[in-house]
Amino acid sequence: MGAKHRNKGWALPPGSIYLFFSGSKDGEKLFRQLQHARGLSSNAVNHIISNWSSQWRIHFAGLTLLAGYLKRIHQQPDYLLKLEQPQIFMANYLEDAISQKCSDNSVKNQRCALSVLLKFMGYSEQQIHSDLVKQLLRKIRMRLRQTDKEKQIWDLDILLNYIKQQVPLLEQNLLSIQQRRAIAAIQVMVFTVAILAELHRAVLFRTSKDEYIIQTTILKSPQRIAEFKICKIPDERICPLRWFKSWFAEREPDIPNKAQELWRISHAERYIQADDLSKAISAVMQSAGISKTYSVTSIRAAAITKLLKHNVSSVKIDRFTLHSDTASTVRQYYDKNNNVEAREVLGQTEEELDNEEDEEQERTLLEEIEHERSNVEQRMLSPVGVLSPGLSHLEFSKTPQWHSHHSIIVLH
DNA sequence: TCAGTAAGACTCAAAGCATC
DNA sequence: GATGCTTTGAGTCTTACTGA
Repeated sequence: MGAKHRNKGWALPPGSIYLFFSGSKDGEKLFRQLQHARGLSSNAVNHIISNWSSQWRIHFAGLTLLAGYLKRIHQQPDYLLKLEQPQIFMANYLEDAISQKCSDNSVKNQRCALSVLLKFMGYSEQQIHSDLVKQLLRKIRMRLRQTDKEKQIWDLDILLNYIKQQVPLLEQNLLSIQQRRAIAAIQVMVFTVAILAELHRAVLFRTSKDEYIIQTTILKSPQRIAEFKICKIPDERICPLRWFKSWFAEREPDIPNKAQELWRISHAERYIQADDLSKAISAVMQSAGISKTYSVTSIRAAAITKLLKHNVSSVKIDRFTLHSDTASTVRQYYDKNNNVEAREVLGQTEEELDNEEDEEQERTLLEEIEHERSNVEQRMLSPVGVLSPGLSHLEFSKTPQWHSHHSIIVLH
C-alpha cells in the first residue's frame, strides 16, 4: 500500500457518496468510500488496507471492474449499501463479466473481490457464498482447477555439485559479491526450505561462530514469526554458513538490520527486491544446467523431494518445512518423482524385484568397499591414517583381503 | 440409520512469474 | 515498476465412505 494512496484522505461525510469512476484506482476509491459511508473512519480503512500484504492489489483490480459495471448500469456506489438480495446482484454482475469476455481468472478475481467487499459491508456469509453464484461459476471453476498431472522435479544434487565446482573460483576470489550472494541465497533456501519472499524480508537475529540465525515473518496463515538457522555442515564446499559469510562479511557496514535490507550489499546499490534475488538465483540454476522452465520455488520442491527419497519421515519434513499438514501438502506438491519408481515396481515381478534388491545391496557394498580401499591405501602410504568422519563406524581387518567383501567390513 | 472419519471442494491470501 | 495471471498453501465446510 503506497503512502501516496494512504494519504489521499478520501474524506466524505458518512452516508454520502458522490463519485464518478474513470481511472485504474477506481476499485480502491470504491472500497474506501463504501466503508466510509458505513461510518468507518479513514484511519480504520487505512489500517484494514495496509494489513493486506499483496492481495489488496488483486482485490482493487477486481473492484475497478465492478466500478465500471456500476457505471454501465447507471448506478451509484451507494446502490451496494442496500442490496436486498446480494446474491442476485453478484450473479448478474458476474454474468455480465462473462459476457464481456473477461478471462476465467478475471471472473474468479472479480467474484473474490466482490465477496470480500460485501463481507466487509456486513452482508452475511450465506448471502455472499450462495449456491446461485456457485452454480453460475461451476464451469469456470472446473477450467481453472489445476490439471492433475505428473511433473518431474530435478535432482537437488545437480545444484549442489555445481556449487561444489564453484569453490575453487571462490577461493581464488574470482566470484563477484553478487554471485556469492546468489549462491548463498540458494544454500539458505536449500537448508532452511524457506520461501524466497520470507528470506527476502528476514533480519539477522543472532550470530555466532557456528551459526547465523535470521528471523522473518510468515504471512501465509497462520501468520507468525519464524527463525531459520544458517548452520555449518560437514561438507565445507556446500556449507551455507561459509557461503553466506563469504559475501556478508564484505557488504558495507551500517546497512540497517531491518526487513528487506538483509540482502543489500551497499548503500549505493539500489534497494534489492525479491524479484532481483529471484533472477540472480535463476541465473545460477541455469548455469548448473537446470532447465529454465523450473522456477526458484522448485528449489524447495527439490529439497523436500530429496528428503522424501532418503526416507526422512513425514513428521520430520513437516517440522523442518513448517508445513501444517504434510499429508496433504508435501505429498501433493513435492513427492513428484515417486510415480516413476512406483511404475517400475508395478511393472516388475516379485522375482525381478528380489534380484534388483540384491543387486542394489551388492552395488552399495561394492561402492563402500571401493571407497574404503582407497582410504586404506592412502593410510598405508601416509604415516598417520585417518578414517573419514562419515565412515568412522566401519571397522577393518588388519590385513585387507579384497577377494571376499564380507570378510573385511564389520558393520556396527 | 447414525456416528466417526477420510477425502474433496471451496475460499481467500501470499508468493511467484511473465509481459509490457 | 505496474499489471495480469498462475501457483502454493491453509482453513473451513461438504460429501462420501465405513462399520456398528
